[in-house]
Amino acid sequence: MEKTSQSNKVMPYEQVISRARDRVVDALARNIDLYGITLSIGHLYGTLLFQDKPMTLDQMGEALGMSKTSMSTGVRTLLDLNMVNKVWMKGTRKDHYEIEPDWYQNFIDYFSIRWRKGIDDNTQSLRKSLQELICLQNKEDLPEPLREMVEKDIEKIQNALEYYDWVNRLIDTFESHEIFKYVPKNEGAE
Amino acid sequence: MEKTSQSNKVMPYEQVISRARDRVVDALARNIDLYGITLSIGHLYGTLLFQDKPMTLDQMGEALGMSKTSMSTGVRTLLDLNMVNKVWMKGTRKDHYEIEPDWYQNFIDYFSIRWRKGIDDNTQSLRKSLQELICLQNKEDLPEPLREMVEKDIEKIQNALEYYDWVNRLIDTFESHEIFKYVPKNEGAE
DNA sequence: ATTTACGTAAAGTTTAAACTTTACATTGGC
DNA sequence: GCCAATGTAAAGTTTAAACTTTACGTAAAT
Repeated sequence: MEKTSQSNKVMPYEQVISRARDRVVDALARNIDLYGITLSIGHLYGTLLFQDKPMTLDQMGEALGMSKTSMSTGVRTLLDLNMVNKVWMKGTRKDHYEIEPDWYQNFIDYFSIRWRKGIDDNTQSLRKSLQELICLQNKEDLPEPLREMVEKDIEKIQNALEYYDWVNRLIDTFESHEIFKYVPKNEGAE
Repeated sequence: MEKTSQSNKVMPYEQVISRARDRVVDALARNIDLYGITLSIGHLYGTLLFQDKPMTLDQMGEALGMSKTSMSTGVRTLLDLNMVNKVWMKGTRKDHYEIEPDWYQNFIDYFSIRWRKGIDDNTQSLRKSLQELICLQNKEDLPEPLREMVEKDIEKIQNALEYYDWVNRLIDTFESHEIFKYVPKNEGAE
């Protein structure tokens, strides 16, 4: 029986807790790339999650064994996604950060911030190209094979614009919380 | 007036088309990281988008100036997300790939595949830790400060499980296309 | 006003991801 | 059966991302 497997040894209560936490934090960090966040920033997020008090950069650095600068940039990333909040604490000059506990809102914010931005960028390019192609379509002397290409491209672009419009409207229902009318929050959750 | 700005020169029709396409492909590639896909694979996707015929690995490699192996792994990634389809063509041994044109389904598949997997992984870890903590909670001799920690952790975990259950149900409405009842597909799309 | 502490920018280093080259296993054609 | 062609694994290289160290601007405290 190796020393990592302590199933039939009595484990100190503190250790049970810390192992239970670590398992959750590791899983969280492994999958947080869905939010476009890196593994180690995910660990930072997990660390903050089980810390009941707001933490300073120094405390985070110590907890993760990483530099203060890394904590600074990491916390900035989480801040940009509204996954942590900056809290002011009297009696000290240090910045303090705590987790944003509303995971539903995290989800919504992620789409409001990241997806909305990507969609806007794509939509802008699509519109510009669409305009140029329509302009081309109106040329009398456009050779037939090219005309066919242009028409196909226009259809594809309109297709894409339609899709992005849909995603935008979907995100609207997130932001307005209308989505919870269709998919209610709690229902036999464990 | 530098040579990139040809606004008042007459531009060949072919060039207008290819520029319009390139703009769209670049935007697409820039933002495809939302799907957890890398920039250059995004370019591959865009290339396939405006190619009306299914392409071989060699054709892709030539079009992007990259190695065949890169195309192989890139196309595999897109295949895993159902963003491209493998099509069989008679008269040749080469594999051919074409884009999956249904962007709505792409969106749905992305969540079915990537998010579902992440959620399952997290849920499993959460359940395991939850069980251990509940077990700990039942110990008579658990010191008070630890008991308080355990209770807080349990609450957080239950909170998370509830959230993941919600996301799962949300993805259910995607997969069943029920979402289109709430957010209809086309509505004043351009 | 000066000093000290804090957060972050800049530069430098390390680590990991992306990509290429080479080699190999598999499958279809003769 | 053998040969040629195709797709991918393995190893090697390059490029980019993550992280650290150092240095600096800013603002609170004395």
